Amino acid sequence: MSESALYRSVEPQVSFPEMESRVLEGWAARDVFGKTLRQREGGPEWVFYEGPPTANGKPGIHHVEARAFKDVFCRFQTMRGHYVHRKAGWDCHGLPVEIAVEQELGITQKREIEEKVGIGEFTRRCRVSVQRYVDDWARLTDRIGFWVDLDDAYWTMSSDYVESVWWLLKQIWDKGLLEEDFKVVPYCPRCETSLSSHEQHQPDAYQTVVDPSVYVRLPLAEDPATALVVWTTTPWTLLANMAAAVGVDVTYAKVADPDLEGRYLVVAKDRMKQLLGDEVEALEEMTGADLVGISYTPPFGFVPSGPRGHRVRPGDFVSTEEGTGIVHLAPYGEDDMAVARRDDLPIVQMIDGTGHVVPSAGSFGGLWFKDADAAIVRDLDQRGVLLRSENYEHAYPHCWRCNTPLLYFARKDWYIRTSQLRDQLQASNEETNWQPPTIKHGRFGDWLANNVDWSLSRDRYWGTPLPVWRCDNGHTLCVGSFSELSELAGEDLSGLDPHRPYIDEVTFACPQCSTEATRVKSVIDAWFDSGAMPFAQWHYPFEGEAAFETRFPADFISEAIDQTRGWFYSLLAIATMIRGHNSFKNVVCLGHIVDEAGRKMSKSRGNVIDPWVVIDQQGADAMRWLMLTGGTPWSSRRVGMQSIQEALRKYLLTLWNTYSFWVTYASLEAFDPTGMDIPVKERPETDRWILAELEDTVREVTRALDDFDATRGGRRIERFVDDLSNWYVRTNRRRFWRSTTDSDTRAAFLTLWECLVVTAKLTAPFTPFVSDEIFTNLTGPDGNAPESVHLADWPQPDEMRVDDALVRRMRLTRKLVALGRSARTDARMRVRQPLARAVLVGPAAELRELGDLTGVITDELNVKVVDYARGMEELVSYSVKPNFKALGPRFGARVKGVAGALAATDAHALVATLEKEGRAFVAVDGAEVELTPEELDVRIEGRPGFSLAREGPYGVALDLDITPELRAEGVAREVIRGVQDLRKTAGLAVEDRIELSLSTDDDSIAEALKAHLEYVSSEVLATTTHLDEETAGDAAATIIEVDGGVVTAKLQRP
RNA sequence: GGGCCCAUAGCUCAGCUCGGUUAGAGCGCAUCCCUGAUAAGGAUGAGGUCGAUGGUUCAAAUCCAUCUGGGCCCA
Repeated sequence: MSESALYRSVEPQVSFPEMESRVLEGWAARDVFGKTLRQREGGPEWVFYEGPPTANGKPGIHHVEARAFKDVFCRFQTMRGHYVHRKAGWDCHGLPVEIAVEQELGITQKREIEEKVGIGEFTRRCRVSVQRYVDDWARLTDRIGFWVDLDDAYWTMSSDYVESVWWLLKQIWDKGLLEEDFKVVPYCPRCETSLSSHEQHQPDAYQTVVDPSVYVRLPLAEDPATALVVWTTTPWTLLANMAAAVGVDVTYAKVADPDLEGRYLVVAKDRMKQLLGDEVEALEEMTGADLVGISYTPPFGFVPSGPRGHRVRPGDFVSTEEGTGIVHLAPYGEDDMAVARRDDLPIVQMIDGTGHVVPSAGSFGGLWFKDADAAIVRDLDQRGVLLRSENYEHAYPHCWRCNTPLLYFARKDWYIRTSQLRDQLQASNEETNWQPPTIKHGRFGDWLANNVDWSLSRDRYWGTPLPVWRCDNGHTLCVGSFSELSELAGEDLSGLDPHRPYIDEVTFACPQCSTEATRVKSVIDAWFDSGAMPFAQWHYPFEGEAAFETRFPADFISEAIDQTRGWFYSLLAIATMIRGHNSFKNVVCLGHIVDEAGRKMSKSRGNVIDPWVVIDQQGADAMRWLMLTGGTPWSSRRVGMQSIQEALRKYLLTLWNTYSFWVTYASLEAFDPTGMDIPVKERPETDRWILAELEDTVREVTRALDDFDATRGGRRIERFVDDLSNWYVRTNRRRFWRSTTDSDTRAAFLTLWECLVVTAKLTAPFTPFVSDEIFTNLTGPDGNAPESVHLADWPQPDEMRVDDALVRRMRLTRKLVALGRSARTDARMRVRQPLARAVLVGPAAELRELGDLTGVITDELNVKVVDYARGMEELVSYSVKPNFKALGPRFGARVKGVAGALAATDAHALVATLEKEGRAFVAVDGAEVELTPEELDVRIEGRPGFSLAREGPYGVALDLDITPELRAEGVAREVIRGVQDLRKTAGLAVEDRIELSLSTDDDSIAEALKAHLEYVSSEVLATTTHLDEETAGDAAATIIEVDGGVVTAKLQRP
């Protein structure tokens, strides 16, 4: 391939990963990202917030998804002229980081941290671990072309960030919304900390487990022959049984104990048959109110009854939907604790903070709470207390980080009273645009409607310390800044690392009573950190006030759907508490990436796709394109190497090859579009057509991206590229190998050039690498062009180019070509054999409109002329049916009468009238009805004996009569094709000239070749062509089978 | 148990908002064609009771209800 000074040569066999690496280097060397920002400085701001990834592991392919969506809209808005500030961020704190470090240290229990490692060393290692993973993330972020400012990232562990978080907490404290409270909370006995409700609701938290489902007898103290029956799936809670609850209005029944002669059971009447079979009879009935106050013998004697324990209590939460209608109460449930507080029940904790049964529980002491279940069931059975035990499969919550089954514990923790702000939170949600919209009032709206207080404190080490100090007299104080703390402590603490253990050493005299105040040892939920980023990323309010005010709220955020209870919530809650409004206007909520079998990707399943493997094999553009356009973004999607490969082939390669085609011929012709213009209306129709399609594409893609619908936009681009490659280039390629002085050739070059340049701009937000490669090469000769597509402006719509009629006509042309090809296949007539004519059938008005486009049909079908079906009725018969969509509204139920009338009418006559007068008449129910062409569905049928391809009212028939002239031309085309193949296998470039020699034994073939010698020579670029002469030496040779005979072709370079 | 989402060809997915009588692509498969850009492209074929049932309607993949199965979220 010859080199040209104008363009870099383009190999059709491209390695996208290598190309991308080159583009990346160029971006870095020339600071293209920085230039895109500086170029838009002072322009209208479009605000993006980066949701900080947790730096506790290497990024997976699902992280690429979110980053692709974030990037596409930011790039789009930048090209539209907005200044889109993009500050990267890293979520540094929290249990996930601690767990990674615990694993690194080989620690399995929390207490080992303090005993063996020390808090200082532990948090130091957390910091190092974060830094290491952030490096991994930064590397991937850069490689996939997600443009965020990694050099100016916010880190939630930085002192500035922590100070802003303190300030926010102080605001919340001042509003009286930050309080300590005693609540039942999910608690992880391995991590030895409680979990917030949104942590508990992380993916994977609920796992299906099989637990014992036990029915237990609680014999009445006064009447041991009769027992209450309670049901539980957590036998270990029976150790701490406090009381039993009944519904006061529920009807209970006393029934015979099926296992023990002369004994009785009490259960809800509604549950009786379910539990004991249809045969069971109620011997006695009573209401729950009748039972209240009765004493029973508890399943175990570890909890002293006292005056109030182990009695029947009323509870409005009791239902007869499951269980026995009598609920066993233990200090492990919200409802249970409410009753305990109300009725002053004996609370004895039988499980310790590590999840083990306390030593006072006899033989159960020291057992892991889950392991105690089996021993407890055995014990109950031996003592005749167990009525029944089954296995029960249900979803049970597990710690989302370490996978330990959770406990529900009554504990004292710090809360933000978000439940008092429900209305405001909901109002903030109303201001927000959700994509997909169903989440707004669905999943997220429900969550807000059922909002519970935000459990903020964590008994852990690596996190933003809760800035609350307390003195021995119980006075508490929230500190809102380092300077405030310095003042209280009487020393300058501005340089202090605000993390544990250093902050714990800061004490001061209580302002109220002067006794020493020490910090409450908790750290806070890391979700508060990330939700604070609109403020804390600028160190607001200590610094960055202008930046904050300009960039609050965000125009756009995007994360996966699991963030509804995570970051989406913490952002909304904090901003609403501080500013009274949400901090984001639009949110694109993504589904999960699943593997090709539809299973969730997880490390434990080993089905995670490493993004680096994809990048090395197929490149970042292919991965991005699949994420952005394959499937519905908010549904979970199957992704595998196969689907990425397909995205590459279908889109990127098609685009690339069209581009390669242009550059190949533009280089040969030294074509430079700079400053050249041919008014669109002076270009051929086929050019005007593709430009009209381009115009439509620009509009649709712009609209789609404005609507945050990357998928719709991407698919429109893909369709355009397919039209461009497989129709425009296909039908126009001969125009490119004449001379550029010819104005038609110039028009073709200009048209395709413009299509490619605009496509490069449209696809730039989606596939930033290939678009820049194409753009820079195509605009290379133009000294005024932007140095990168990402510095270019988004294409402007151009009203002048819209041409719906032309688009419609081309659609018809393509349909007729498809029908013609179909007719050829039916007739087993290869396309290389020219035919005299094709006969087109269809509504006359439409066919008349085709005009010059019939040239496309003759070329594609390889026929000399096209004819119209006028006077060709012998070829076809018509059937006319109602167009129900048009006639339905007009006639309603009578539409069937019209259909009947049409069926009874002579179709040919009807079509003839329609063609002549533009309307038709039928008799319906005795009345004459006028019908327009739009109201009728005309179809044609082939008559027996004719080869005709048809669809709806359209058809194409071929004249299969092959004259000797046509046959000779067919021979020539066969030979041309054979020689072209030979050129290719001989490794010749498209512009290389050859010497050709052809020989054959068949006289008629020889004659055909003689007649078309000039045609053959010019088509294959032969400077000389010998017939029946041997060429000497090492010429490349092939045998071409032609129409029953054989031609031997040899060629060599002159 | 409750909420949300999904169910269309062997596989991946459009179409459903706003109902219209022949339900479309791609991958894979078979046969053939085309190739002076293309790891391409085209034609034909096999492959669908549009998850099931009921309803609304002249007309339902599309709207409504119920059910089944799957996923997610929550109890």
